[in-house]
Amino acid sequence: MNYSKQREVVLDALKENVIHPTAEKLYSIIQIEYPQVSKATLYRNLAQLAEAGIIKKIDGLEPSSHFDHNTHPHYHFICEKCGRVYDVSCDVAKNVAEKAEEETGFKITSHEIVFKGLCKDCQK
Amino acid sequence: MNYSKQREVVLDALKENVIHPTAEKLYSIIQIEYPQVSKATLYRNLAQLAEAGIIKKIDGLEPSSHFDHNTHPHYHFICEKCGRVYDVSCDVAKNVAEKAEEETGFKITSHEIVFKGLCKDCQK
DNA sequence: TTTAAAATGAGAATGATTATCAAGTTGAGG
DNA sequence: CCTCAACTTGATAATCATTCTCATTTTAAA
Repeated sequence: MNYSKQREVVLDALKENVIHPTAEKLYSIIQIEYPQVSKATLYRNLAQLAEAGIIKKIDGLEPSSHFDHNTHPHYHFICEKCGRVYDVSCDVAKNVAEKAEEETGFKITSHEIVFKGLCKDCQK
Repeated sequence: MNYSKQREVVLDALKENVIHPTAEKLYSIIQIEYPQVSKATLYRNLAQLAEAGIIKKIDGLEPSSHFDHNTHPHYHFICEKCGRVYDVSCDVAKNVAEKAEEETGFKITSHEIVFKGLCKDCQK
């Protein structure tokens, strides 16, 4: 990855805004001081920085939502090779919500765990 | 919620396809037998069914991704009132990935937990 | 029945993100 | 310090998922 002023600006903006901004939010922040930085450059750099492990992209099953007829509480696993979505029993993380409530003092009404990796078929 | 044939079709299609389909996937499945069901109706019904708790929408922080300069492993909490995103220490779910690997036999390379509820400020 | 609320289809509109491409920048090797 | 290929950029078009609009149709309670 070569140096570029724009990438530096993007990374600095993210460092200075610990509020987990969206790309759009970040764009408007950057625009104030560096109006010449284009949206394409911003998205490109966010992707590159995330790819390099310098920043982290927080998301679920984007870009599109998945639907589930099973409303019993359970988690999900997405295979990064075949893209299939599997169910994971909620036994793997007992009392997470309770522990998180304790730790944070927030009122937790729901939570979601998404695992990613290789399913059995794709490990072969 | 009044009865409608289209909603019945959507729900049946979801029941018969335990593969956690996306809305688009579901649309193409439904099109085969019920080509008159429009995309708007599908999306509307998915939202309504999810709202009523009959089905479940699986997603993260949609519709837009958030970015985080902190790459240390940690989870997130989104306040449903103010929309702010907070960090949650990974202590709340020790060894989840290991337990999930054991249970599923899948190779897990990453996972993400998103809690939702009310933050301290918004509980007041 | 009557009728108001709920639901629909078709397509336009939106929002987030990615792709395209010509032009400018970077940096390793000579 | 040149050169040149690889890397980046800005501007904008394109795409993808989803939501909105609105005129028409259906549902169900009185």
